[in-house]
Amino acid sequence: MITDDARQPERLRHAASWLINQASAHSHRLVADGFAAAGARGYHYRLLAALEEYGPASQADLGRRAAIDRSDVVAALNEMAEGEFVERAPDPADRRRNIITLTPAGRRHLHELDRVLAGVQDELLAPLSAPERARLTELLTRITDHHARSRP
Amino acid sequence: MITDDARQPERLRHAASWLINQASAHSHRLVADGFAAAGARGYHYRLLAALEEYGPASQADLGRRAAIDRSDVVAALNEMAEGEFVERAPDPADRRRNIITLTPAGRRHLHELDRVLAGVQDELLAPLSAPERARLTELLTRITDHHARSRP
DNA sequence: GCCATTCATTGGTCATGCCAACGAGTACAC
DNA sequence: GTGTACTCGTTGGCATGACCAATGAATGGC
Repeated sequence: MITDDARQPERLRHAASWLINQASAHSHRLVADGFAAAGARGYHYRLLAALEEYGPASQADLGRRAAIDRSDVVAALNEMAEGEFVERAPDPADRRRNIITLTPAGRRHLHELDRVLAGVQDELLAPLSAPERARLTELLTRITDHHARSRP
Repeated sequence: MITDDARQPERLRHAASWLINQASAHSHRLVADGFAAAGARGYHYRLLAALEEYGPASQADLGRRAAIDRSDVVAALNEMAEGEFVERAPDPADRRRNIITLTPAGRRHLHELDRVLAGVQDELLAPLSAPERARLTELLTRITDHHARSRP
């Protein structure tokens, strides 16, 4: 993000899509930096979180829960299997599937990333009070829910 | 975005950074599709908007106003110069610089993109009332301003 | 006159979100 | 049962956005 001193065009400053993108870019930079320091990236966190909350699952299920394309799940799991954060085992009941399991190391890794994310969150939302944060969360939830429902 | 029926992990559903990213992804998809149909992409719109609001400028200035890296400004201007939306002329007063000017075709193109963006905006914010949209804009503005100021 | 800085440009990198196609496997209809 | 439609993992590709480093030309401050 290169903002410097110059003011942005007015039409951009008031466009919600621009603001959301700007906020997302800030957020993304903070998260990516924090995760990179821990040797991870966004996809890893999402997959680990889905694994801890729902237990072992197939790659396709993981992708659906973490909102990641099947093909990208493969790559992320390869990376995480190298660090022994997850285990891939064939599903005896359905030989198309792999069952992915979180290892203890993976759980520790996830909790580390949880801490990173909490710190980033605080930094990102620094200018907002607690009620304002809640309001923002609520508005954004309405938007994402609306668009998630309206998509196959 | 692959959301389908599956619920996302709770820690994601309540994290502001996740929500912002989700909203940004929706917004980005809508905007990119709309712009692509008009033969443009985000960088083009930002540069055209900066040009119309502030008049002819050097590429470096454009980059600062549109928050785009200098090197990416080059590529985007190349693409737009092909469509004759902008003109590159050397600055006689400073021979390092190019002066970029919006052509009439560029202005028409910009206004077309304005209409596209307005439509997308409406779709994106569909679930929110007018006061809610204003509130969201205000909160996001506070966040982006905060982080823009805190960066060199 | 020198030195730091700015400018446009080239040429990379990375993450994210997609899509298409493949072979293997499964499920359902008939 | 057989065939058709679907699912799964995987490979490989693409576009966008946001960066970074380095280079040569030009400028400006000192």
